[in-house]
Amino acid sequence: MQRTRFADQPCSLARSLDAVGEPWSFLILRNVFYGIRRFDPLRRSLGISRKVLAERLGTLVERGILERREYQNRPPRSEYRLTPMGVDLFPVMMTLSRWGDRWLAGPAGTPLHFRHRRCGQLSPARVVCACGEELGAHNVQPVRGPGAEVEFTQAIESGAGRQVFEKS
Amino acid sequence: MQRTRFADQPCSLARSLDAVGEPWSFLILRNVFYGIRRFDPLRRSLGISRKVLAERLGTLVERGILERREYQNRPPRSEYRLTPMGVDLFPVMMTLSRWGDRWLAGPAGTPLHFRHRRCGQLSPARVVCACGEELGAHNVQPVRGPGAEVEFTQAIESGAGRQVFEKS
DNA sequence: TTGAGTAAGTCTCTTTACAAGACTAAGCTT
DNA sequence: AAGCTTAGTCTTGTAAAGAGACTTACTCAA
Repeated sequence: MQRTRFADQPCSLARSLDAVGEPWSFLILRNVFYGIRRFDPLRRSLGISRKVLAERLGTLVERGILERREYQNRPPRSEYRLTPMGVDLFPVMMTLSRWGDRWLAGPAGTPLHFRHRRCGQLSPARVVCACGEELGAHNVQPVRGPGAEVEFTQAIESGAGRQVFEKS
Repeated sequence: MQRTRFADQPCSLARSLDAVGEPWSFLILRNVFYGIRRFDPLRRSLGISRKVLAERLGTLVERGILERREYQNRPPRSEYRLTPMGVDLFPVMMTLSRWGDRWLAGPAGTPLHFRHRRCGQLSPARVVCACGEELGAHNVQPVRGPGAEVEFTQAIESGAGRQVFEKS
């Protein structure tokens, strides 16, 4: 049997994982963010097999996250660039990276900071509400939206769901 | 050969992916966040095979993201709760979910909102700097931190890296 | 006290996906 | 013409996912 598709679930997290959750996808995107946009430099910098890199680049293009551009045609050579959809993944990568900084960095410390160009701070990215307050599991509640499906959310809303986000 | 380990890379994104990037891990954590904490309810709500669920719960416990607690001992029954490390993943899940809302929701709209309890807003989580400004690929620059390894960051800093975060 | 039910797994089998590396194609360089 | 570079495709062996049967240990109803 093939790997379960998450894309059909009425849950944006599941759909996102289906789009970029395969092994390597995030690391490929990381390197494209860092300016490595061509097949061989990507392969060398990642240590990924040619086959898997070709597959991943293909599906990321197919899904509209990367765009393939020919930068010369004799011989045909192409590079991969982020679409707006791909660029919009950067904040996600910053928060995931920030989590790793906090919990997995070890004694050597953070390998890589992100500097905000305008203010110059090496501040950790924070996830906040429009009101400015930091958001976390303790002060957030899931609410059914227009695209919800009843069967899916009822597990959350009934029974076990009553204890949603209760402090553990 | 087994799947490539990302945990040894001097990159918090790679390490994070190694910790929670396997298929199902995020969806299991999502349901635990929603209050579904026991084996069978998790299995039913996810449609995951028993084998894979047992494996994932085991590694998430091993890595300190979930904690297994016996809530009775005759017969022994246990549930899985988030550790502080696990709770801290929630902002990551919100931003990834938010990306899916924006790019993958389709005409039906957002399946699930998150409401900030204090101010009541259904605001999308924003990723911001300490100075309050929103962070994205366009206004952020990677900077080597104390835990960096030269070989790893030189690809970023030289050659291709000169065009880091250039608008595509 | 037998039989059904439940919770939490373990085990087996089949299919799929990943890793490594050989091979290919098209043009460029010396 | 031989060798190099870029961008792949193809082949082969291993590891992991999916489906579902089986196990263990206890509860409850008849």
